[in-house]
Amino acid sequence: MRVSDLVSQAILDLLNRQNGSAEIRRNELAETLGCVPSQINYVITSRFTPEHGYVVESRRGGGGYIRITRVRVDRSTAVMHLVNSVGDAMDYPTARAIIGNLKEQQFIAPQTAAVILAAMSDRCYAGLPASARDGLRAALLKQMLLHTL
Amino acid sequence: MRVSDLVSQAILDLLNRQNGSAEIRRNELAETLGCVPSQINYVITSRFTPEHGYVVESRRGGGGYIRITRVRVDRSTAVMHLVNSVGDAMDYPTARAIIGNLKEQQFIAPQTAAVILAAMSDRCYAGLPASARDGLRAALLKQMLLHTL
DNA sequence: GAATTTTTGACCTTTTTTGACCTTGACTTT
DNA sequence: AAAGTCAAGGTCAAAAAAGGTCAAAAATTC
Repeated sequence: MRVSDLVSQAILDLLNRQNGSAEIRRNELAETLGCVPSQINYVITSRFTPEHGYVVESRRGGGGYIRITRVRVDRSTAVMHLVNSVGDAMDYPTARAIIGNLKEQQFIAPQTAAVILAAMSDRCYAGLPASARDGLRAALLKQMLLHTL
Repeated sequence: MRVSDLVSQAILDLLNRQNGSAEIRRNELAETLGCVPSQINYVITSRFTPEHGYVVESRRGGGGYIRITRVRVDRSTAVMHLVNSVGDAMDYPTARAIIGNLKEQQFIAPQTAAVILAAMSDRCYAGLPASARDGLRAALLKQMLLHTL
């Protein structure tokens, strides 16, 4: 079994045992699994992505941690579907449509919708080449949508 | 639990018990919490800043003290003030402090806070040079905050 | 055998903890 | 009043404690 599978399995175990949320110490986990710490990052960035339905938060420094949360699939199905369909580029009109839809269906609060839409505005990307904007918009939208779950 | 969390908790307790204002003796508090005195300063400068919504006053010498006061202003004033104080660069820790405070004071809903915070995350700016990130973060934060009004 | 995925390790950034040394203010003594 | 003493709090930098990044090497997959 590959190291990455071990790591992945360990995280999945934790998630299952603690109904969908796991907080790990990177170095500690790496130690118990006998791998280098950065392997943990690799596994997280390759298998616990927004597309896979996970939210990852972390802090450095003393007492630091990495928290991985699996988003539950109930109302979330709609959101997850959207997140998966976003891809790696997103233009403003499409974003507006998506957000409007979510609000329409009351999956996100009006304030949330307004805030997300604000982040999609070209106003935020002044100075950036058009090419870069759509990529950022996609990343931001996915990240934000997942955090509404 | 980190020492800094203990200190922070102790101060928060005092603030709550005395509706928003606490006066402490640095050495005494350090003594009861079993930490070095300068740890108190660390916690205050890192977590009881203006961004977090606190005013701190102190006096040295015999009978010295440190007084921490939670400031309360109305919502739009607070938001406008913040928007104005955000320059053209914003780092993640500061953004976290600002958003945390807004949520704390119930100026923005938890979902809104989570969404904005998600947009501040470095995870959204993968591949971009560090220099560009802080500028984007500032633009996004301002834009989003304004849209909560 | 080219392309993709995995593994590693060297190096970086952030956050916390601690302690040595500094400054200030109130009170006492000359 | 000036000087001295002691009781606070303040500063700063080093060390420690985490996690993050990136690119080269190795292994797999097609």
